[in-house]
Amino acid sequence: MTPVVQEVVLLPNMKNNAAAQETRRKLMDAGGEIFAERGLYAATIKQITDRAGVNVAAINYHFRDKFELYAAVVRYALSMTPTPLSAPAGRSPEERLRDDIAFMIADRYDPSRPAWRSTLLAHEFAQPTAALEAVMEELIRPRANFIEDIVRGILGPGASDDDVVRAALSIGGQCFFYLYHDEIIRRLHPGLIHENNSEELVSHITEFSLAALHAMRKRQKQAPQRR
Amino acid sequence: MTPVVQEVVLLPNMKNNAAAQETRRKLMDAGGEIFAERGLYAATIKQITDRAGVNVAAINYHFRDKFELYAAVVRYALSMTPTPLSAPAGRSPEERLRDDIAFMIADRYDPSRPAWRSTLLAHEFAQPTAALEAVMEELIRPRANFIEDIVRGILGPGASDDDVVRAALSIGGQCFFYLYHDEIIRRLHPGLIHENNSEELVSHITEFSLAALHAMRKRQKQAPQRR
Amino acid sequence: MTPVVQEVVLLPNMKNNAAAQETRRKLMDAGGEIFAERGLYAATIKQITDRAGVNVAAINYHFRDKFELYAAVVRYALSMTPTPLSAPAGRSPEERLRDDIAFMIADRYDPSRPAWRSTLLAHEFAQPTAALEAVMEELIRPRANFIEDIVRGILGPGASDDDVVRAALSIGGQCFFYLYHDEIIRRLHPGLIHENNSEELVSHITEFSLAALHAMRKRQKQAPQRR
Amino acid sequence: MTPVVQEVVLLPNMKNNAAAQETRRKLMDAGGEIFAERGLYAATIKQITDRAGVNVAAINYHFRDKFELYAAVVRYALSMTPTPLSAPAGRSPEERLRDDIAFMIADRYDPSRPAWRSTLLAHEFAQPTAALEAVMEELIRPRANFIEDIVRGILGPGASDDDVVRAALSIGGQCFFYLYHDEIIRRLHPGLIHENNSEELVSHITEFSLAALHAMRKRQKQAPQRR
DNA sequence: AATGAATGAGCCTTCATTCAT
DNA sequence: GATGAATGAAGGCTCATTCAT
Repeated sequence: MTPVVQEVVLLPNMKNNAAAQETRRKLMDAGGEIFAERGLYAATIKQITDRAGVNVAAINYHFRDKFELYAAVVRYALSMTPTPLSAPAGRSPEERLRDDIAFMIADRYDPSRPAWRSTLLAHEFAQPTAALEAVMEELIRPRANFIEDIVRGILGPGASDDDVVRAALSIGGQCFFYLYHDEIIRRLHPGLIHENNSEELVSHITEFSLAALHAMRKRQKQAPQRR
Repeated sequence: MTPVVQEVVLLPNMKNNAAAQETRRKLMDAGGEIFAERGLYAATIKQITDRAGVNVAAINYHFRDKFELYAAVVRYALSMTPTPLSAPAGRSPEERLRDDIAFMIADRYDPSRPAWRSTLLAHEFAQPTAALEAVMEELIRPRANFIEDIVRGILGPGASDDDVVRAALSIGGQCFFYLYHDEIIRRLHPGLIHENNSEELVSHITEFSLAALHAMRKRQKQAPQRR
Repeated sequence: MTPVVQEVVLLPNMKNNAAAQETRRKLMDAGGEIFAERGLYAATIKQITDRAGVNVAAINYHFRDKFELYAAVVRYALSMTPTPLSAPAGRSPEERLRDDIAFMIADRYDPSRPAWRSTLLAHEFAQPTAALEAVMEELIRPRANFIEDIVRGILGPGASDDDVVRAALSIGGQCFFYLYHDEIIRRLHPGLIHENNSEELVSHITEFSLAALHAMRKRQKQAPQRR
Repeated sequence: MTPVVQEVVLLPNMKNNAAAQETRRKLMDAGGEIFAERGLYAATIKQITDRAGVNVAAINYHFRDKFELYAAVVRYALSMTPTPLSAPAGRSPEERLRDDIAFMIADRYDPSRPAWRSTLLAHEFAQPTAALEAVMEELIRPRANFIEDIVRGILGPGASDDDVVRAALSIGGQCFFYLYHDEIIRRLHPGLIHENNSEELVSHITEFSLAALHAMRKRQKQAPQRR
């Protein structure tokens, strides 16, 4: 699992100065926070530049306009959200599923990464912009493929593509809920999520999903003609 | 299952005329569409009043301001989204689970109800306003309670509250994904959701979840001391 | 000679109210002054709305934006600048030429019409916008055609089209200089133009031009084969 | 006829290097084009520095600010527009008039001189800045004086000053129209001006004007008491 | 001598709201 | 009950200018 390298898209006649990169980073950090707090449209560039400690015109200079800044912030968030690329040899599908779920949950609450990432993406999911394309291709689809591989490993070759996809979506849906809608969960059950029980959470999702997958597999064997 | 009665909150010096009610309704219908398309902050009252075919000042007259209109639209959406309140006697928990999932999916794509409801709520989940409170109390919490009851019925009295809640969230998460994020699913797998396979979808979620619940129950029996 | 009727172009859902028309007129009067003083790009809408005594947003409401206001002001200026349409029967071409030159000069300094008209058009000539099209079709071309008719009447049927056009441009050029560049003339000869000598000015241009035309005609007769 | 020597005004602490002079010249060339295309206020220094291929800060360094650059460009245009200073001995006033008109028209379309000169001056005439003073003193007044001399030579000593001035303005007005408003002429008569007929144009203006002048002279003799 | 970066001021425009009818 | 008109506030963006290197 390696982080995506963030490609810095530079406007014409702009040198890749260290100072300029620092300003860009400050703007993207501040933009991440503000866009997550308020959304693309309710956020104002003044709020962002104030928090970044720079002048409003800096956005025009470094990103052309508010929307380009937003797109850069989304890419920035993606660059800080690693996708699983490989697994140690010898891990069973079951172990890889647990690893992956644990990985996503851990990343979500990783204190070394900005907490605004999931909120920002939640906005993007509710109100897609052009940036959703990048989110799909760099984050969602790799993860979906990864889970589908695991599912296919567990269900075996007898499973139909639709079965694989639906099972993967059932797993992904559970994770998605915790990753992007923990506000709802907190309102429903204030004490459920806290910093010391992510282990139990991961175990629950893993076991819930594995039990379902194993049952699907067993049912296929009993009715192999069904497809 | 009966729809929540929509309480019409009338501003002072406002007569409850039929004509006025008609204008209110047109504004809420148009507001539902526009707020769903653009979100609360990107939507403008002019877009709404244009689509409703009324004057801008009508919003002030009928709803005081844009935010009150939005709140009214959310309540309007809730009033059109029935919650399961009771089930026929004699249905097993398993049957009730399937009924409920089928019910939610059917309601989501019910052509007699406006399609903007889920998009509007998706916005509200990503960027909560004061209206989220009503959404929680009138839509989410009743449904969560309903599912938790079913889960408790299946897991039996030996299940811990946390187990029940987590299992219910696993089921709810799957449904939530299909109800409020079908855009993502469509982008991932364009052909997966179509009008003639909601039956298969319901079956999948139901069987996936039941298999998991039954496995949880069996494990509890084997390790009853665990809690 | 009848003034062009000013067609009021109204934006959607805008009634042709008397009060609204008054505001429109105030904005166009102020816009005429400011645009003439500063030009389209150096003028600010705040200067205009301040002088008009209305709010900045009124421009958006009545004219959509600054450029539409400018175009309306140009049309407004055209509507206040009558074009010669007919001449009393029995006037000789020579008399009609004098009448027309006198008419243009008189209109230029007519105290009952805003003085900013010519300055505004001078800007438009130096830096054409889309409005120049209207200026050409409604002001310049009718006047050019009129003068060409007179010239043709004097030169007779033996004159080539190019001769007619060039002669008309020689006359028009003289008038244009006085109409739109009196600033230059004043700087060159401060005392030349004053309110009591427009008669002499008209006489000079008329006689200068007629002498030239008559000489052209005589030369044609001497060399009729030339064409 | 010798071009006015362009005095290079150097800001303090600026060395008169060849490289610096090259940058100054590039900025003035680019500025001439852009200022002519857009006018002083619509032109931006970024457009100019981009076209010049230098950094924005160069304008501040070489010209202090945008307005000083504009003034320098106007002076630059003047320095490239020669004024008639003397005529070969033995030329009659009639011949000198033709020479001068031919000279102005030829200079206007001289491919070895930038075409933006007349457009730039047309802007300056419509919207005078402090630079107009220089234009008047270095370009317009010398030329006016020159033409007035010729006119006085033709009209003879009996002509009043006002007659001389008005006649000179009639000639200058015709030239001015062709020199600074050929856009209008092209719109009126698209085919009239082309590269191969400037001879006919010069002949027309010359003969038109001479005929008028000769008639004026004859009339004076007939009515010598008039003054 | 030149440049990349940064900034404050100001402009156009939009928007929600209110007023008068 | 509804509407056209008007308005203050604020937002995004641009621009000329300056700073530090």
